[in-house]
Amino acid sequence: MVPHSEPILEGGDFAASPVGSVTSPSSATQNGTQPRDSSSPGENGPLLHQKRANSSTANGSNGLNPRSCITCRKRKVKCDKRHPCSNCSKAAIECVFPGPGRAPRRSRKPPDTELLARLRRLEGVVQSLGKGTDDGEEPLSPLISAPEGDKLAIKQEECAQKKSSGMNLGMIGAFQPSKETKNDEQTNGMVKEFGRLVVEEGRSRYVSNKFWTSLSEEVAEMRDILDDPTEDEDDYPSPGSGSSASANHLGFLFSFSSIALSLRNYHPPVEQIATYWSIFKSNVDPVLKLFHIPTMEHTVLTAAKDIDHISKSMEALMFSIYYAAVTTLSPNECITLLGIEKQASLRKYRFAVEQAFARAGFLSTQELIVLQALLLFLTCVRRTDDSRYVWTITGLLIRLAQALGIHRDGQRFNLSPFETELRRRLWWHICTLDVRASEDHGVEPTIGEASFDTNFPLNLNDADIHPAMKEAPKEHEGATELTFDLMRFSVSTAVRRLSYAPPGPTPCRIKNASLRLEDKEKMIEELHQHLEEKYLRHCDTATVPLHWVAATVARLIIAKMWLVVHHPFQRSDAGAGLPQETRDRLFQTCIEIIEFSRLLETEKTTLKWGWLFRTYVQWHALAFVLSQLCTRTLGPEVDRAWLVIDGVFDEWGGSVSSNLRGMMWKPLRKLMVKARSERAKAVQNRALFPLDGSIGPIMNFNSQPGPDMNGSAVELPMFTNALGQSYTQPNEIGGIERISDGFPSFEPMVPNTASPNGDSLPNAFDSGTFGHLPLDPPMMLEDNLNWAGWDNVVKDFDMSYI
DNA sequence: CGCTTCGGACACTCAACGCA
DNA sequence: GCGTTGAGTGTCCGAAGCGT
Repeated sequence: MVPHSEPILEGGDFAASPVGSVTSPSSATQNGTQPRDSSSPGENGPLLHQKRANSSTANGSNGLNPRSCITCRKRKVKCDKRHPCSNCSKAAIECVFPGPGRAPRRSRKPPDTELLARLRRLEGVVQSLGKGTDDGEEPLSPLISAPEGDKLAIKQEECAQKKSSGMNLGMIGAFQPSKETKNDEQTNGMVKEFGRLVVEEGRSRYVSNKFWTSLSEEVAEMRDILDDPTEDEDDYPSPGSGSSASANHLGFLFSFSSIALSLRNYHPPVEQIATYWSIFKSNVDPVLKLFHIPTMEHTVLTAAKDIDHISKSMEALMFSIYYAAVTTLSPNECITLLGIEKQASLRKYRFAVEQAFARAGFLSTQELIVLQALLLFLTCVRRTDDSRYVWTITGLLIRLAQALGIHRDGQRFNLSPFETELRRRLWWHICTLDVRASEDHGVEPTIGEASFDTNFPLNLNDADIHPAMKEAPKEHEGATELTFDLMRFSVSTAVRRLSYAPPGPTPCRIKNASLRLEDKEKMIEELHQHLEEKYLRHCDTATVPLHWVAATVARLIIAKMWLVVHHPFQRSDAGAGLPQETRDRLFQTCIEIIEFSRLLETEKTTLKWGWLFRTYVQWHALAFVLSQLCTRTLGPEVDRAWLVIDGVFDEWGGSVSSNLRGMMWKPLRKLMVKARSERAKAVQNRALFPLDGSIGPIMNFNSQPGPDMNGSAVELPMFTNALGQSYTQPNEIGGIERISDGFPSFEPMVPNTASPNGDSLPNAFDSGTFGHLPLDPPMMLEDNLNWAGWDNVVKDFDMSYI
């Protein structure tokens, strides 16, 4: 008799071994382990092989699940199969069991037959093409128009002639793909290449290579001649139909394979779907304008009515929307609005959305909707997953987008204005995600400036466009629903240019050597002017929360870009030669960056969009402030710095885990310990030797000095920072003077103007301008005493992360 | 010392194949 | 149709690493 710790299983593939194969004691493993999941015949009796259908009831009569839960499976630990299982209970996480049945097997049959047949067919086409290439330059066939009523159309790019005839979409601003770039493209081959876009309802496929372009054309012609409808099927194998061999390989990307299983049980109750959608509209759409809400609303609500029969692509989109909605809510809101526990729901929907992508055949998808869903999912998952996951899958998303020709402007292919706009929105959100995800991992963005020509979306409201429109609408002058996104797109373009590093073994410290400091400063100034002129001067920051967010984000970004350009990490001397004045400015700018970053996350009226901003840890600013706090130990600016650092450090630190961001966090933690220790020493000294010359009281202090233990011996007037927190009056005890003409500063920083918890929004943008952005003073070599420890930080902090 | 991760051994399943 | 084979899939032991 085998010692038997396994529960008796009923049904399912692991329910019971065929009687003949019940493992005998002698078949125990070499290392003495027991055979697993083999039921004891003595206890099981004649439990025979049962079909999968029997196992569809997840629970057997003993209330146990036939399979291990997802968490145990992932952790490769024994699952007691109770609901919830002991491991999940102990970890206080939701216990989710996979659907019944095993994942479908991959075919053992080599897919040669189909491939060979296709090859043979194409060989004939190649031969016929060869006749036309004798002179080395095969003539390109004219635009192939689909016959009336034909669902398939092949659209050749409009030629350069049309492009140069003033057919500009009117949104070319300073941070659009520049004219210079476009000219380069015209001479470097983008226009010469004559890409071809094959479009069908909701699907598209892009071919740029001349050979394949011609080939697809020939094949299309042959199809017309042969009138062979089956060819359409070949071009568009039904996703998830199982006919495509690659579909069977998708499971490895997103967890284990459940491609063939239903995700029906993972949807929220049908009556709740409208609530999820309304949360999405309120919390996601304003800051991530990806969809055309009027049409998408109809699509989503229609799908909700018949959730059992939606397409696999739509399924992926629905789960992305659920996931996004839950991401934006606080744990309490999740319970009040949706009656669910946030973390558990995030895990559940993430599992479902990944499975849905696999089921939708996303690796070979030609549907825009799947890419939109993936973009939405990746943007939201950044909030909780800081591993390489987002960066890696973003690379995949870029490829998928290129395959659909999203990187080419729809107008060149005579797509409808509506479709063109949606494709532009998607592409620029992909670009932004690319920049963000790359920054997270200290690498250059994947998308190169010259690799696309998709224009910015027009500055419009959703109401201005509809699917049936024939003419492109006129862009608005003032703020629209797109304004916030357009600003982000401008910024991502600028960041891409700033972070461009020439290929080759260039040392990290001079990674941006291709651009001079003055060029970078000019670029930032141009961006600043562009944002101000084009968008911000139209914003009503006092009463429209989204406008306030836009203005605050703009200032934050400009300030951060200044910081990045001037950051000591960017200098070959690691900052040793920075003049004191520059350091002071940097210090102040950094504090304000952190303050406003925090404000964006916590301000009451804009809290619902905080999910987007919470993914942005201000590494540069934090590192610099902490390094400065190792040498600046007293004074009101130091108090102010500690106030904000104490506020964010644990929270930001808590959101990073042991992976990559965790690695970046390590040196910051070390720096924090050192800064605290220096601060404690200084406070102790001041307590012993106060400024009035008396012998001070021996103060008790803990090892974590902060604003509550500044040990000030002088009564100081209190000021309020951007977060509405109080700190002592600058200048009173030799603090740093406010720099009005220095780095971009958040004005006004005067007592009690900012009231983040009050009715009006904090006055982050009253001046309506970022102020004068001066060039850095000439660099001078100064004493580097203040930089004690900085070298260590530089060593600790992998330079590539900056 | 408890917890997590994960390589890898093992059990089980079933498509493919040979054979009668 | 049936038996055999071997590769795919699922489970989970136990070593190693990590944090407290």
